[in-house]
Amino acid sequence: MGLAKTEMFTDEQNKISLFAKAFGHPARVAILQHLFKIDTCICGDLVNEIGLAQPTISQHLKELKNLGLIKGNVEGTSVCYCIDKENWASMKDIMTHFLDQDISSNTCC
Amino acid sequence: MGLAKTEMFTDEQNKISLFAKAFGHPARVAILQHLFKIDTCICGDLVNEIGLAQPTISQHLKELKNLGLIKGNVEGTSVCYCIDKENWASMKDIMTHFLDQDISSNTCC
DNA sequence: ATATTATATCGTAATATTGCAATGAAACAA
DNA sequence: TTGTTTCATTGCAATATTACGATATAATAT
Repeated sequence: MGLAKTEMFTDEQNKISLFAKAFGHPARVAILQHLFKIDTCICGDLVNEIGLAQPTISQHLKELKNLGLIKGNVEGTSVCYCIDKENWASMKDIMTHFLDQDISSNTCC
Repeated sequence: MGLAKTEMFTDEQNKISLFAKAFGHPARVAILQHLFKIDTCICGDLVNEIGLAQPTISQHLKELKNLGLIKGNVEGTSVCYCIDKENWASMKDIMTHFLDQDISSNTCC
């Protein structure tokens, strides 16, 4: 199949998995880390920074943009990409809530 | 392709993406949440709880186990799965460090 | 106008993921 | 022994993801 049956899960579970999927490729992790580091950024930068071809980077950027984690402003011939801080913060809330689940008493293993 | 070029990324970036990929499916998110909730668990429980076939659940459990996030003890004919607390904690550190990156001054967008 | 630069999109090949029926294996029950 | 229960594994079909060459687009420079 290759198709997740999203309808049988909660909105929260689907949201978590969508964000997680975005972080599920090291190139996208690297892109986000770089955007955090330099705060102002153009795509060409990323093609040099990360060792992937331009169309590949563009594709990864598109996924992050569709999720709302980054936004891009056209500046002349280049595009200025940066973190969408509001959306990043709300994503962080959701993910942190998931990661912080309480590890209660161990009745088993 | 469908194959990530992991050799061009840092260990940290690859680790983050591997954990994220594990959370990149709502069924695995649901499995983990359920394991947190009831603390003691057998696989059959999960097949009822989540609406997927037994082999599918078993496969998801295997992935989580390979990553070290859960562990399973055989108990008679059933298997008791639970969160591996130590590994969960160290995964949480890595992910939190990534999510908590500082959003410094906005010089751009 | 023409060239250049920067990025996006299209098309496609290679590989990965998801889901499940069928089957296997292991512990227990009768 | 012969089921029965519980979970794992195999095999496979459907779909998704990744990567990139080729090409398009859009702004600017000459």
